Amino acid sequence: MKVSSKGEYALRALLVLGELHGKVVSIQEISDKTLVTVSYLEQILLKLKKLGYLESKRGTNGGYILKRETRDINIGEVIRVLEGPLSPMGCASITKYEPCQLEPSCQLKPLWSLVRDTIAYVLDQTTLEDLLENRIALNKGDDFLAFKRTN
Amino acid sequence: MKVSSKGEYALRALLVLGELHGKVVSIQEISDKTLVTVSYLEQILLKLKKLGYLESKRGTNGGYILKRETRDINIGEVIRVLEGPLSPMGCASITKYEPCQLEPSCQLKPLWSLVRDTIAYVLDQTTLEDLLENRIALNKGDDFLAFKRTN
DNA sequence: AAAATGTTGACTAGAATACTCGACTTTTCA
DNA sequence: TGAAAAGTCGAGTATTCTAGTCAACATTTT
Ligand code: FES
Ligand code: FES
Repeated sequence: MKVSSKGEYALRALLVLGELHGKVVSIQEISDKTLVTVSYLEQILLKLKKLGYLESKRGTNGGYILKRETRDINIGEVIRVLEGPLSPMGCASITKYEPCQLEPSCQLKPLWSLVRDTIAYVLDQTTLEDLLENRIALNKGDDFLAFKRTN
Repeated sequence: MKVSSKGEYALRALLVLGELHGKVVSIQEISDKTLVTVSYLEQILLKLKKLGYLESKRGTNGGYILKRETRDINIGEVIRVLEGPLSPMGCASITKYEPCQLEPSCQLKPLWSLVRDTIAYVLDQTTLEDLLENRIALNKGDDFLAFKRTN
């Protein structure tokens, strides 16, 4: 159930860029602050740019800059685009459903669906702004969290 | 965020054995019902035996039999032993914590912890009996689920 | 004794992950 | 105007993980 390095590093980079919102930050500087190598970041940042999260500026004093508002960057979305569906099992995925042999009578699927829903609930509800302000879902409801299944 | 085939297959096998609780079931029969190859099941069932979930009987008419009560088999536990911690990140794992470079000032850790907690809450609360009776956490509270952080 | 099972350990093919690297393009600024 | 400082792009690679296989062996039943 691990999250991959790409997703993790993308979030680290977004945090750096969010903190310096409005400023152009070079890959090198992001690398220093995230402890991710420059060459790996190249890949990740370029992808984030193509997905519309960042803008870039070339040449001397160039770098990346956050394009959207931090409150409009959804963590679930970022993780999904960088490493695929949140569901622990293809058959329970909403964004990328894949059939399963035993599906008609499967007694596990409801569990996977529930797991998917809970993860999606947490991540889709969290924005970059929330992370920057150390305001995660947990604290929103006073160490108490409730949710409804949305489908 | 996928769950591996080993965890999945182990649960399939436990469901078969739970359904036939008290009966000795051969690997072959489990294979037929789970669509997992006999040789792969060998590995998995043996592990489940060593972990105390199953007993085995050798020779003709031998096979596996569920040792514990279905209500005492915890799904979170099964997944953890078969494929490691539930946490999406080592630094947020309670069962197998691993330090993280950026940890002191990390703004992601609270998120990973929350994700871990929600997954753990769902899985640790579900038993084999729940699965057999199609009674997953979701239904326990009328499509509404609430939880507290336990640590 | 033969047949039907579980037991054990080693082994392997393939996929995925986590990167690296070199050549190129654009921009700045001395 | 040219060198240096960036980002861009496409490929390549090393390592790890996954998902399984398999053969030889041990035990039990009939
Ligand atoms: S696990 Fe996919 S349908 Fe059962
Ligand atoms: S992700 Fe582990 S401490 Fe930040």
